[in-house]
Amino acid sequence: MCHKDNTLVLADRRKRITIKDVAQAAGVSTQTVSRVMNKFSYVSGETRQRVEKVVEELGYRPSTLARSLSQQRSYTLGIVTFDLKYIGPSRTLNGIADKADELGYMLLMKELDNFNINRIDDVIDSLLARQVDGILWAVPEIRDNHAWVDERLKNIPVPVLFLAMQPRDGIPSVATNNFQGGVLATQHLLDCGRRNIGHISGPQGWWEADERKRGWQETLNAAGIKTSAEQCAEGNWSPVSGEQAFIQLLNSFPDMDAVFVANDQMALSVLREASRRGINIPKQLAVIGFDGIPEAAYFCPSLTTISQDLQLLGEQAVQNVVEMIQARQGNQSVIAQSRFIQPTLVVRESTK
Amino acid sequence: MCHKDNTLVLADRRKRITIKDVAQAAGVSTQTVSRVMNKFSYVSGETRQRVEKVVEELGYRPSTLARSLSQQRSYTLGIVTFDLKYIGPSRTLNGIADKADELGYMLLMKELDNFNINRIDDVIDSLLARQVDGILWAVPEIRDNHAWVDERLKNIPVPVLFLAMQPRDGIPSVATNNFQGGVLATQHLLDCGRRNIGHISGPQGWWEADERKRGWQETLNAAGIKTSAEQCAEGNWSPVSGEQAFIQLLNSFPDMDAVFVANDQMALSVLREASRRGINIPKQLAVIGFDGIPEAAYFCPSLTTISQDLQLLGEQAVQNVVEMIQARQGNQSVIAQSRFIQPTLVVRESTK
DNA sequence: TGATATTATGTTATCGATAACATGTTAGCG
DNA sequence: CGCTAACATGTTATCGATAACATAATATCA
Repeated sequence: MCHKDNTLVLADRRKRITIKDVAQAAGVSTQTVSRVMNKFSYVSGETRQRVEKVVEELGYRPSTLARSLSQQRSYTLGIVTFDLKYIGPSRTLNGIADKADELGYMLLMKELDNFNINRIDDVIDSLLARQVDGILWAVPEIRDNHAWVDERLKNIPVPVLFLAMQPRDGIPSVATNNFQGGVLATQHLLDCGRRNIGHISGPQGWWEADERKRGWQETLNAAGIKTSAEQCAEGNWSPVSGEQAFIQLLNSFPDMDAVFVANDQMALSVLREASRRGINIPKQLAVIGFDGIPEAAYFCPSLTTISQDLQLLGEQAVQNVVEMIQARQGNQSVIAQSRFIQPTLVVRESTK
Repeated sequence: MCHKDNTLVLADRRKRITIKDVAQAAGVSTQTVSRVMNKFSYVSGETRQRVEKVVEELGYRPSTLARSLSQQRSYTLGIVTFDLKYIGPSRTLNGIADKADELGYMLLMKELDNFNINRIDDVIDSLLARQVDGILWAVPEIRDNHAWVDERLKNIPVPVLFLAMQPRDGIPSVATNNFQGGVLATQHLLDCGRRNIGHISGPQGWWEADERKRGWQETLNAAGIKTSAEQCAEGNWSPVSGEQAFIQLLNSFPDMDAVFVANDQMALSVLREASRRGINIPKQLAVIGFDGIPEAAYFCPSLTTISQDLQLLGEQAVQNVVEMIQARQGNQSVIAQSRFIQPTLVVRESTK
């Protein structure tokens, strides 16, 4: 008899409770329920209460999926990342997640593991097929792996924002000012009285690595110091590559009295190899890193570094793309902006 | 006149190309287009080709969103993480992302930043509202923050798999065997001939921390060595807390000749503080960490550690939850399993 | 007091796909 | 040759919501 008893309905959890169930139970139309749920338009206090009571009793939760379909809007951001196993991208992701949450968006994540151009289309399509309102492209720029942008971007019907990409006209992006970071690092070493400043770079062709290197080079040149190939060695961000690059540099640039290492992980192995060889840091060799990982303060000696705020980077990215979404919503013209985030110098023992 | 010309249609990228557009252009019903897209059921070769050609020309991509609604299935996994800014969770996430991609699932991510119980319902509801097919709960178990499971879990209509949770009957989970890791670490120190083995633990009440500590304690007891409160200090995983705990331990347990530190980051600051105080490692004090972060090999001295395969953990988690989804799909009964992943000992200089 | 605005609610169409059912054609077989 | 199975395609209902439009009851104002 009490087939429609609420407790029984609740017990049947396999079946989703829809707006229709609520409408029926409250004796109103689905439209009225929708109005109550969205706190919008006219509903009498009495009806509202009745509906709200039923919603509560049945434990009704609207299907965002259905809403997305009918509104052509999902309140979801697509985010394409690269190699989360490194700490950098995941700090950025943290900022993205925080801000997205704050602004009421969810994240649909896709990891890109290689540079296959075909896959880029697939990834974008799979996000669009799920109606994302915007896309964050958090894949580092390496050689021409962003070349597709010129062709493809204009066919993507939602805003796309790029992280850690070289600023381009008409394309919105957010990045740490890596060049500036390279300048800061090198200038600091100069200020410490060093003149023979080497560099261990990230992989050539990787935009961020190239920018850091350029900062090093131009700062030295501006100070009237010539730079040559022997004063720079290339790593691939990993500790082991840093060790190799350092050994190479010791041979090719024996007068070196300071070295700017393109990330903290490689700098760590420089510190270690130096200690092994009895090179005193900072007396004989000053070392500065890049990134500002929390461990750097506990290396021995503690590592001077250029700290980049990746959390903020992620937050800014979300903020910007959401603004673009809203602008588009209101049919306003969207002005593509490229934003730089300034890194900061953190002085510790390795350059004292 | 050529209002329906393909190039024109393509140029109008604001409007989504739907299955209807394709059906009309190919002169078939939408159902036939659906059949072609899903390589299912009977379609004549001629019709198939015609439709495929139109699909290609118009650049049609089916809306996964609409499909999800009609199929009541989204091929999306909800994943709830905690504090991505630490490297651990993000290595797990990497494994999750890889496996999900391999199995054709996308990830809908939600970060949980505090232990607010109310928010747990919100988070789950927001995932369910988007029709996720399963949920991965990658939030560490701290005190009773998983207590909701008993009440709420049975009302969640999709499989939920827990990561790094204490195994419970009837609840599927995947975790590193932290107890076993603690045993491995402590046994290794015993094997090195140490008898006065201290411990720097993670935060009390944090399941993983407690398990590691238990491994330490029980191994010592089994070896006939008594443990007391003075032989253990508590940290909160961070380098700075590790330093404080170490200093405390040096005072409370002056005879200490070895220390098992509950993670590599805290072990790092132990190494540093020891070097500062002129304590020779490993001669006077052997140190072993936990986690196996890549930098550990480059600490000085390089750090012996218990390595856990978080990538694998993530992969296993996805594998399991997808199996549960498929079982449910086929109306098979789902057997909840708890799986442990064994950590391994990596010997380096700090315990030689 | 009648015209208009405001409030309150319902009805129908739509978002973009698939499921279930219906129908017609061809092929194979006894 | 007629019956059935396999093939090929179309029609209608449905997923769960919102948009657009329609309607009716009040309230307000000249």
